Formats: sequence, structure tokens, C-alpha cells
Amino acid sequence: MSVKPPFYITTAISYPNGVPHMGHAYEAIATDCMARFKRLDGYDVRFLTGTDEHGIKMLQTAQRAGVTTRELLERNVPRFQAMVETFNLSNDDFIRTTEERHRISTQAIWEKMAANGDIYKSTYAGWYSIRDEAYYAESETTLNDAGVRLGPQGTPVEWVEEESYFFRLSAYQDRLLTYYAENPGFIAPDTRRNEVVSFVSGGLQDLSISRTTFDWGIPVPGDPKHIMYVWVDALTNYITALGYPNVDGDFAKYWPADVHVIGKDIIRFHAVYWPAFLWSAGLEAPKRVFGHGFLFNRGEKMSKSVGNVIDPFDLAATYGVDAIRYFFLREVAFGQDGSYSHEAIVNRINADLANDLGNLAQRSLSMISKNLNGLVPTPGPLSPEDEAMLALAGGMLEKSREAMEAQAIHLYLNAVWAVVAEANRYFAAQAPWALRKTDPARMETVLWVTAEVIRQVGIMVQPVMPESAAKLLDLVAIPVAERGFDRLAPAFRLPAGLALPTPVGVFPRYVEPEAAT
RNA sequence: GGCAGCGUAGCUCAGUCGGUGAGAGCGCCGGAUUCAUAACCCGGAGGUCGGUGGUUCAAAUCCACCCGCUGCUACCA
Repeated sequence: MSVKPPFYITTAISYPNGVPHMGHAYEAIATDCMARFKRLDGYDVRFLTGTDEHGIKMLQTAQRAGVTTRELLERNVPRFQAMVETFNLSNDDFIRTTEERHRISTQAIWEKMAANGDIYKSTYAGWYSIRDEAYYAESETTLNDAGVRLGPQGTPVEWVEEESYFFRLSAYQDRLLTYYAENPGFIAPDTRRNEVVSFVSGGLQDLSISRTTFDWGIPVPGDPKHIMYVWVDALTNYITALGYPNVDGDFAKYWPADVHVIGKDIIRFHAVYWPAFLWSAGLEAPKRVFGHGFLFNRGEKMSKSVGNVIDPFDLAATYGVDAIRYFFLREVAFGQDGSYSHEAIVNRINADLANDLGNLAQRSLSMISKNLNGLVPTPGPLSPEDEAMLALAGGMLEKSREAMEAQAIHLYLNAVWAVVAEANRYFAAQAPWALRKTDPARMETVLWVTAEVIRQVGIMVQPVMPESAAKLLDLVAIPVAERGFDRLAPAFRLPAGLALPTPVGVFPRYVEPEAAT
């Protein structure tokens, strides 16, 4: 038995100063799909998600709510964990940056970077709001009529210089550009790489990586009045979860990460700072950083003021978890922005799931049930049409792999649904219901081919819709242990004579609640 | 302003190292069918391929300019 190749994939860690919105769920679903795909394809997958719990904004949110940061976390983090449960994520770990393992890991990487001469103490200067306890860029501030400079929250700001530790990011410009050039797949999609290369080419300044104005964070080793500021803390989560600073065991096995899935807004931190931090600490950079797009409600950005923020739990309850997973992964070209609406979701559910796949299964399996006592038919000689159908299905895995190598989840689903569509054409053209009287043997062959295609589609669709795919595979009586992608090989085709359960609908149509009565 | 990208059927998009009458899905119209979740199948309508000019035997596909849109242009994540 060969050793499974390792595959390490992560989501960004969510900032729990609020509750999860659909954007969080989207990233998690997409990453879960990739993780499941790789597992089914024979990889030893490690899939990480979690929460980023430090920083000034957590502190501010807690203060506004009149609670401690710990209380705020106790309130919000469970919501993110519930999201993970609700959307059926297969993550192997859920990291919280307030955990002790993370403090150890983060202080360790800091010390490595410091030992390498990349951290030095200097002063950080900027427009600071005492009330907000935050620095603002000058562009974020305004001068009011009285000539007082105000921050975005409307609070007065003043020019402050504080002691801060800096990371020598400027020293890594050439190495980064070389890395981008030699690893064109490091930043994806291409448009994001262009932006990053352009940014780094423009020159890099050193980075302020500590603060003394608040204390909600991990203390700097040896200088506890400083806490680490945002990115060293946040990014390090990816190696904490592998046991860093222990570089044996999981770390040795899974690092460097195969894919960091993140939102396009934080591409720079992952594609510029993170490799530099890692190199400074004597570690390898990840293999790929993929920046996905944003979701829009009916084409409009979700915002609290517009009142169109969608609760992912509501969506799951309304349409079903698998349907939502399918909708977002099929409808949105992964990497680009996407739009959703009730109409679009219902359309996908009814057209793709109920009408195409669900109905294909029902119409074919019910014929087997009614005419063949529920036993998988025995195929006779295969006609050119049968061969063509099986050949198309047989090509699904390779096309899907190719798509998923580039995180093109939508293209993988296109490939699968092309098979589903062809299977419906095949079924209609062969008309087994007519063959029932004219050529029962031929009918058996057609039903066998169709059921075999359903088996293959069922296997292929597991990464997107784990629950529904399992039900589909139950209908063709495939044991749980025989649902990996290796089982798509011709040697494992549906065995004649296998007893199938009475078919039941797996993908019900979505009917408007009003019309339901 | 600079850099990058985009603008193709009602909608979302594919196609572009130039070359059979410009495609898919959804939507729409018509037909057929009744195995099936009123689903599936077949056919059809619908496009100055942003605009102008140019290169070429031939351009959605190359070049120039113009119009419109988007992203990036550092320490808010």
C-alpha cells in the first residue's frame, strides 16, 4: 500500500468581533470542497479553519458592548463553530489565536525572526485616536470646522509616536519577486498576482509589528509591554496548528501548505508578509495563496446599513445545506465576485439538482425497482451509444482534477453536470420504457449504463454535497468504503444482481412556501 | 494620475497565437413524450462580438485611438 501524499489546506481565520455572514461560510464551503476532493482522490488531507481573536477591534467592540474581550469571544466564537457544523465542514482542526499553543508558536517564530536580525526597535508614528485606541492613515482623517483632525469614528486624533518593533520587510523585496517569478502559481488568480507583483516592485517598507497602546494580544518575548500587532499573530496560526515550533511530526509532514484560501482583500498579507516572515524564521513559503472574490446580494454589496446582510444559518435552513453549498460553488466562478438571489438559488436547486440529477436518478432507478425487482440489471453487449455515455462519464475525474488543481471549482462542477445532461439525453434517446416491451435485454443494458453513471456522478459530487451524495450512493447500494475516486475505474462498475433499495427522491424541488398549500 | 484587467444573445458567461454560416446554461416561443421530482427530450426566435480607424485574401480574435466599467496604488482587517 502506497503512502498517501500530504495535502494541507486552510481558510483564513475569521475575525469574531461580529457574527458570521455568508462570506465567511462561502470561503469555508469552497475550502471544504477542495479538502474533500483531495481526500477522495487519495491524499492525506489536513484542513484547518479557525478564529483570529486578538487585536484592537476586538477590544473596541467589547468595550462598546460593555463586556470583556473574553466575554465577547464566548458570545461570538461559538457562532463560528456552529457555522462549521452547520455547513458540514470536514476541518481537522479549529484554531483560536487565544489558545496557549498559539502563544507558544507565535513567540517562537518572533524569536526566530529576531535571531535572524529582522526585528528591530524603533518608533511608529501616525494619527492616533485615544478614544478609539487606534491609529489611522492620514487619508482616513478629516479636519473639522474648528480645525481639529478627526478619525473615521469622529473622534479627535493626534500625532503620536510610540515605540514599536519593526520587521525588516524591505530586505525581502528581491527574494519575493524572484519567488513570484519562479513560482507563477504561488498567487492566484492571475489578476491577484499582477497586483501583488506590482505592489512589491514598487518597493517595500519595514513593517511595524508591535503596539504598546493596548494589551489584547500576544506579548513580545522579553518585552511584555509590547504586544504583537495583527499579522505576525494572525498568519502564524497556519503553522501553530501543525505543532510549531515543533518542526517534526505534523509540521514536517504538511508544511509548506498546499493552498491558503483567503479573500482577495487580504492577499497582500499572505503573499508578501507571510513568505517574508517564514523565510526570516528559516521556514518555507506556502505553495499557493488563492484569493477568492466577494459575494453580493442581488449585485449589491452586503452591508448592515443597507440591511441586506444574509445570515448563512437562515440560508441553510431555507434551502438546505447541500443546496447552498452547490449553489455557491456552481454559480460563482471561484476567484471572481459572485451574486446571489432567491431566484438564482431556486433556479439552481430546481434545474440542476431536482430536474437534472434528481430526476435522472428517480426515473432510472424506479424502472429498475418496478421492472427488475430492484436488482441491478445485467448488461448485454454495449452499443456505441452506451460506450459513448460511459466514456464521457469516465472522463469526469480527469477533467475535474484538472479544474481543481487550479481551484476552478465551478469548472469541475461543469464537467460533472455535462455528464448528467448527457445521461438525460442518452436516457431519452434509448427510451428504456419502450424497450421494456420490445427488447427487455436491451432495456436492462440501458438501465445498467444509467445506474452506473449515477454511481459515478454520486462519487464525484461528494465534495460539494456530502449528505446528498451519500444518499444517492445509498440508492445504488455502494458501501461507504467504496466511494473514493479510485472506485471510478472501470474495474469497479456497478455489479449486476446487486439489490437496490426502493428509490427515494434525493433532491426535492424547491416550492415557494405560499404555493405549497 | 500610474499599473493591470474587462466590455460577445434578455441574464451569467465561454470562445480570441485571425480562417467552415459566432457558442453554452438560464429565460422565452413551439413540438414531442409520459420512464420520471408537471421533470426529461427535440426544434426555434434572439447578438452592429463597446465605438472609430487600420493591417490582411480573411478579425469577436492583431494594431492605434476613443467611450464605459472594475481592481491595485501598504501597516483597517
